[in-house]
Amino acid sequence: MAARRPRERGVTVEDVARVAGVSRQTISNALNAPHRLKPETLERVSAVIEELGYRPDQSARSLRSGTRRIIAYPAPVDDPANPNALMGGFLEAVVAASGEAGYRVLLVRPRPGQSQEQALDELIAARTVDGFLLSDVLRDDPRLAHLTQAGFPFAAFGRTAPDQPQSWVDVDSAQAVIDMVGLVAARGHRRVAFLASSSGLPWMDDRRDGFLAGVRRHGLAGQVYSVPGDDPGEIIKATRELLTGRDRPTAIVAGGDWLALGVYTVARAEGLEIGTDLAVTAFDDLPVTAWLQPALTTVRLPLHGIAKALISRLLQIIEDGVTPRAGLVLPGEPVIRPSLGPPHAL
Amino acid sequence: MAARRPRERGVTVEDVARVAGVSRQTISNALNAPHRLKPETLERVSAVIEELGYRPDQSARSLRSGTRRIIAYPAPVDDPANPNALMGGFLEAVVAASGEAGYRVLLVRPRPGQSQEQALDELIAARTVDGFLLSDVLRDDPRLAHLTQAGFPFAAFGRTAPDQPQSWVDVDSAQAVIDMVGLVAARGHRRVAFLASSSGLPWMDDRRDGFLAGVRRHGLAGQVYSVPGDDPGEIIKATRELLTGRDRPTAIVAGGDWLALGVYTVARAEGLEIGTDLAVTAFDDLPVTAWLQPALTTVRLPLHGIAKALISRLLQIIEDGVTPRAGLVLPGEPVIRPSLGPPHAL
DNA sequence: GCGTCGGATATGAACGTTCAAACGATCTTC
DNA sequence: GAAGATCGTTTGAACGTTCATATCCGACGC
Repeated sequence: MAARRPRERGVTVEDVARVAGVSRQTISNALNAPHRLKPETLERVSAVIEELGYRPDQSARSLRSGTRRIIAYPAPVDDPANPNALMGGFLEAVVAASGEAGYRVLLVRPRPGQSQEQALDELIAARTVDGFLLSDVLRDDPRLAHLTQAGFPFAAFGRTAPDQPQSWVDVDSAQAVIDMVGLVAARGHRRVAFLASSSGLPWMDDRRDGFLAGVRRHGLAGQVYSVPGDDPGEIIKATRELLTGRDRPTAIVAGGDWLALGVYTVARAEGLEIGTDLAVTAFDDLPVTAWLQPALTTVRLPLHGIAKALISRLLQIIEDGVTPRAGLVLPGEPVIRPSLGPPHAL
Repeated sequence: MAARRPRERGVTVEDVARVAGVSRQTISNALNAPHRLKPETLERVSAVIEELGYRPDQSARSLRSGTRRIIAYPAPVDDPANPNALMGGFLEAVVAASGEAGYRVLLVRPRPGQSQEQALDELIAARTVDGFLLSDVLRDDPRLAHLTQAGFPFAAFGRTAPDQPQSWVDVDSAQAVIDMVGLVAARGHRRVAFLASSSGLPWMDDRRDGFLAGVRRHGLAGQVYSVPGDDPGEIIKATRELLTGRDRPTAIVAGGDWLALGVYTVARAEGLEIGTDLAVTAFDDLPVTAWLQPALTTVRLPLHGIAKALISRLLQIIEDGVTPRAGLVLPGEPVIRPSLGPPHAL
């Protein structure tokens, strides 16, 4: 292959032991089981560790102990229409949560020509990671089936099937949208539309179901509009149809902030004033919506709570072998802003 | 600590050797130096490897060979005003480029209370990664100084100091902005303003310098407006001052798409039509600008090219010990859209 | 005073791989 | 036909840690 630079050798457990006048194992214990050491020994050893800047070699540790302290996160493709992952700050939250637990995040993606399952298998077989954190899980997600069959630890943002480990965390999207519909209803709106992106995505289905439950509960006239594609052009086209047809809705509950951007664009073009002529709510609270005028009423995802819960569950599987008996559902946080219009507007 | 599940033992080199009827080392060579094997042996061994699904244990390999096949990427905080990193798809490109080279990306961030340098040291001392990929490098970035002193491999998106390894890649922001000014000048604009975010960020300085060079070259009246903060409120406030003062510019060259969003917002409120009353150009080509009406003229960063070049340089340092003699400057790609206005508008 | 216990530390082995060197067989060379 | 040179393969050792077990030492019970 290639010429390799001479390997600079670091401080080893042997070096520390020699300086501290104790054995290897005592150094190891000082780091992994400090309670076993006499307090004075611990103090002395810690001082030497600090002084020499000793850090156990991660590879050697992993080889012997079988634990990698690394979690793999299969990065979803950064699709704006699917802001759960990178864009929404979820990755941020995951890195923070796992870092606090002493784990690091390995970002993985199938190589060209490789299936998702093959990519997982490679990491499992090479014993590169201790577990997986999945997001954007689909109904019958092949990754879940694969990991379940392999008996490999994972935690999922999004529900798993009943016969799979219930190591998942999800947002109560349906309830959050019901709340949105409630807010719209309280302001006197009767004709309400739900704007959904191309379906099949479980979270979008949940939001739509919440909408349907909401209109039923409040006795509203609710219709669901699905946009065939995900790009701005299609969203705008579908939204224009919705807003220029007869029996135009007075309120739009969008399945995502991204869709609400389309509503703003069309409303502006059609001379409809949001918050007055048209109430708009959305979902996700993406940073970009800070630019919208009037500000957008939406649902904020508790990303840090989700990430913490996921890491906590994953580490319980990895470290204690305990698989959660049930999934965890966290509430979304309604963020009420002027796009909803004033109370009793109509 | 905690009860640990019995470690399931994987397929080892020993197992493959036994089945294939050769020695350990031959298996190792089949994977790492296939040219050393007789073709028929290679074929037989490969078949057995495939059959047993053997993958070398990453930890054992790392321990012995000293190579981790992992690159650390210190994740910048996901600040919308700084869209170089997560939001702009750079991370995507990095994962793809390193994956193709057989490396994985470890996302790291200092733990609470830990300095950036300490976080780097920890990874170096624990021999967790082979090198670092840095983005959002500042002038006199302490991370660069630290890694240089430690003699540890890195590559940087953004220029390094002259006394540091020239293992950097950067975009020719200045030239790209000069081009933008040229486009504006060609359309007859004379009073042009540059909108910058809170300064001190090298790439923003480069863009501003490009603007100044551009107005000088074309003999325009150019002024630079710096926004004190990074959040939408401040950007809008500064932009409003700019657009309502006397001698209002007829063209705005924004230092970033994020700033251009402010221009659109203010222009709309002030009744100025973009592309007619006001020409607007920007920088970054963020996905969100797809929503702007009229579409935004901007500069696209060649993120995949940047990532590929960075990985290539980093691996040359890691694998061959060769440090690049000079940095690499890639051009930005002007993307001309209607916000610029028609040719010879004035 | 002797055996027993328990806490603290030490020792040998093992994790699974690749390195460095050795080995045997075949091919050159004169 | 002997002395290398080359090729393909094998062997012993080493990477740096933690596991499992052994050892040491003082305290305690009877």
